[in-house]
Amino acid sequence: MNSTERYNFKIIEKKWQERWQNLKVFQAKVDHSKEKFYCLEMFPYPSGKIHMGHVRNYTIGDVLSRYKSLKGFNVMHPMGWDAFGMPAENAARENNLDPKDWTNKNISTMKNQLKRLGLSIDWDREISTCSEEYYKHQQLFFLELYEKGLVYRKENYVNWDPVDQTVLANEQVIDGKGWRSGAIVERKKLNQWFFNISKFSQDLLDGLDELNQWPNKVKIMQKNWIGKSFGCEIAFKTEGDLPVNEIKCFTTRPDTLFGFSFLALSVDHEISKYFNEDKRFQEFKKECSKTGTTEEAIAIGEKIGFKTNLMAINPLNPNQKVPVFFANFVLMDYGFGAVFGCPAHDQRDFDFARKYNLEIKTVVKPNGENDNFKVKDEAYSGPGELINSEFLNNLKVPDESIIKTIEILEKKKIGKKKINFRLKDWGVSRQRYWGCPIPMAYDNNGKVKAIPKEKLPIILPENVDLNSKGNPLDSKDDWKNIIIDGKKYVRETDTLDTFVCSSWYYLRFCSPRNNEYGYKKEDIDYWMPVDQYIGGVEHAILHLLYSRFFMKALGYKNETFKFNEPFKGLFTQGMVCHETYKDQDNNWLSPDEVELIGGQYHKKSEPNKKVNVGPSESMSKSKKNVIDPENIINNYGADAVRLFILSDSPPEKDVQWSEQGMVASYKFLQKLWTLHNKIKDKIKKNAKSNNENLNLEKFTNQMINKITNNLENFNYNVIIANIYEIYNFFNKEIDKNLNSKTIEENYKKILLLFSPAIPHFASECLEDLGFKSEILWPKINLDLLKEDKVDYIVQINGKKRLILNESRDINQENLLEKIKLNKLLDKYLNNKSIVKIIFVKNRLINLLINE
RNA sequence: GGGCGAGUGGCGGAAUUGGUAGACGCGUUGGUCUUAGGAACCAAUAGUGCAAGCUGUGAAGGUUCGAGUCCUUUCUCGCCUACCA
Repeated sequence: MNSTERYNFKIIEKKWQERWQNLKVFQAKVDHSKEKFYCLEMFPYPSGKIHMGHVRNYTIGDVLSRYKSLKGFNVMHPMGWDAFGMPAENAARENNLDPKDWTNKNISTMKNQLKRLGLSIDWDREISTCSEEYYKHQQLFFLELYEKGLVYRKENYVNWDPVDQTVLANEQVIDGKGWRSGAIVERKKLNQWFFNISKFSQDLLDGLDELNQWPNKVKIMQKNWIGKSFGCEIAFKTEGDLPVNEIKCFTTRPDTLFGFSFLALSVDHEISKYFNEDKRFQEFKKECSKTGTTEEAIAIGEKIGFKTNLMAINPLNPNQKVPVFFANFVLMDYGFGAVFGCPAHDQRDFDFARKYNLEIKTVVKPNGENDNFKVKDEAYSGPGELINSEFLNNLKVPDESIIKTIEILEKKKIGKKKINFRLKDWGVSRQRYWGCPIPMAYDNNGKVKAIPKEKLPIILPENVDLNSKGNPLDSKDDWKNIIIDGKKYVRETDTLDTFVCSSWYYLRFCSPRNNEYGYKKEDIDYWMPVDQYIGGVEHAILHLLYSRFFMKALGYKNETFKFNEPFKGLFTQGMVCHETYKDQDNNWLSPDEVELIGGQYHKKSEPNKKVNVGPSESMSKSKKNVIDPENIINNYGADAVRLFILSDSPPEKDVQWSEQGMVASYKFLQKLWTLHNKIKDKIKKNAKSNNENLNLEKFTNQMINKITNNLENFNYNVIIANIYEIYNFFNKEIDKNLNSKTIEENYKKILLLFSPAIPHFASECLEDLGFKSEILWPKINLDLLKEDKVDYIVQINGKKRLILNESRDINQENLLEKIKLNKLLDKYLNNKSIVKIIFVKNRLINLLINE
């Protein structure tokens, strides 16, 4: 390219993208002579076009992959498609298309868009979860887990839309109504398939400790989700008009048993069956399901109860009998669906007791209170000592009191020590068409039959009627009815939750074309685990926990599978945000519909109409505050977009999209190109000079050090600042009388430092200077890193008064001599005595003097 | 209610983990060049003061020769979570 021309990203980016593709530069192969690095970003859902979130996610991963390659690692950086899911079904229904066609079209569009970002992806490993080549292995995994006893079927409540005849996910229920039909959602019991993830609760919890390259935040979220609690199960004897003589409860506070004043049951507790005919109870139950839909209602939710005629007996004090209620705040799926109420030391129980005038007996006093302490306006759940508890009195709350009480209960055979987990089994059945078919069938008695492995894959039928009520597979009789070994069966028509697909895709990338099985042992033994996984924090719990479960499930009863955790390192990037705009009629406006005139936004189409600017929020179609990456790439090029998306904020935090910032990045590349040509001319001159070269070498070396450190620590925004610093320095320094050879050597290193962030630009410059192969990350010269002169901060009584540039490693005495020679300090030091000197080598000296 | 995190110029953000606060960019101001510029280049830019200086990292204390960084209290904001017994 002619050096007077502007930097033409259109030509140059295309050229390099084609070259990378043709030479298969990013193709990953098992090579035991090299250390591997598996870099993975969360694969996208093919929704139509890529968005800025993708741009950010994949740019971050690409910077890392390219850096690791230059560092000499054997990098695998694959990409695929999380291609099953409801949007395809909905879009297909609306546009009268086939979900498969819709999905594949989107994949092809998005793949081209990703390629235009210049990502270093091994496209030969591309996978799509909706292809039979992928999901057939998933069906086999399902059968394997079934054989291992990790899959089972049970009845479970679901959100049922009576109009659409379909099951709704929680987020599809809005104010108790179906998002599409608007019908009031019912709770319905359905038979569904479950993965026994709770079997691994303790393992999943323990595994978190090993994950020292995961954000703490995510580990805490998972820990809370798994929700281990230590306590005791107690069987309460009951008396009353029902054929019930015992109710089990789980409690973490058995020590407060003497404060017992009621027993509360979930409305779904098995005892509720005795109230099926009781109208008042049925009404109460309805009332309970009304509250508790919205989050706020739960937060301030009133406690309501339904009193039974049962009385529960305090096992430590058989004379005490308390009423048994059904209560809206008791959850059926935690513990036993029953709690013992101790109002004095639990706020919920306190509220409930107040409402129903139940006894509030204080059994814990805070430290420093006397035995007459009484709980008044709120429950006391802090530490202290037991009181009013007979033989438990004076035990220290919480540790001693809980352990001792459990011992006593166990001795009396009233209770048992118990560890309880909040984590529930994973319901994987979805009454949907566009998903992986579950390889199960039922005979005409409804008995389960696993499809024989040799009959796999079960291919999702095409040409289904998506407008039928309920699951379209249900009405596909020719697919549904099958014969195995001469016997008639009906297929399972539910499909798998799409989270199943994404729970093992990282394994598939290791052996994407292996036909026999989901992975090949040699491949995963080399590539796994994923060294760096990058994606949004919104998957902190479900996707990441399910993936971790999958590894444990595959390794269960399988000694050849040696992995415990899928992702060694995790990085969660922030979102891309943009200001929001609304017109006077409160309609959202997109950024292209508005323009800024004299500090005020106006509507482009109607310039006399003012626009209200809202806060910057995560880009979303509904608020119209989206910027289409494709337009941006067309206008400014991939490198400029990469530069901008990395520059403005640390990658783990949200970033504000800014048109000005984007333009600045574009202009910067133009300036950098001008500088490149200037440098190239200087190199060509072949000048020999020994005068001022050292500065350049030192600076380059410092930058290698800085950028390397910043790359290692994900400080990608600082790397961009470093690139600007390099520009500023070289742009000045290049005018000096420098040796051409020195310029060439150092500039080459600089270009390598540029290449993870702006690969097309750096490649072009390197080639322009005739550098071809041997591209490896530049080494740091530690000797050059040491300056022979150092700025010493001179403090008087802790205040900075002077900076002295003196030789490195100078000792305290010599530095003090120099200080005394400096007239600027006379006014501080004359006629004063130095009481103490703090000397930090090569940093500072602090003189403490008498004032 | 519980958990986690963050508060630094007009803005986004740096600060080798206790040692020159404000790197780098945006914006702003002034200048150069140009028919013109919303282009390019140069310079300035925390506040205050003519200046030496003084004051400054949400607020108040503390530890230290020295604190944006550590400790205590407190305020504000963001995110996650939700009646988990």
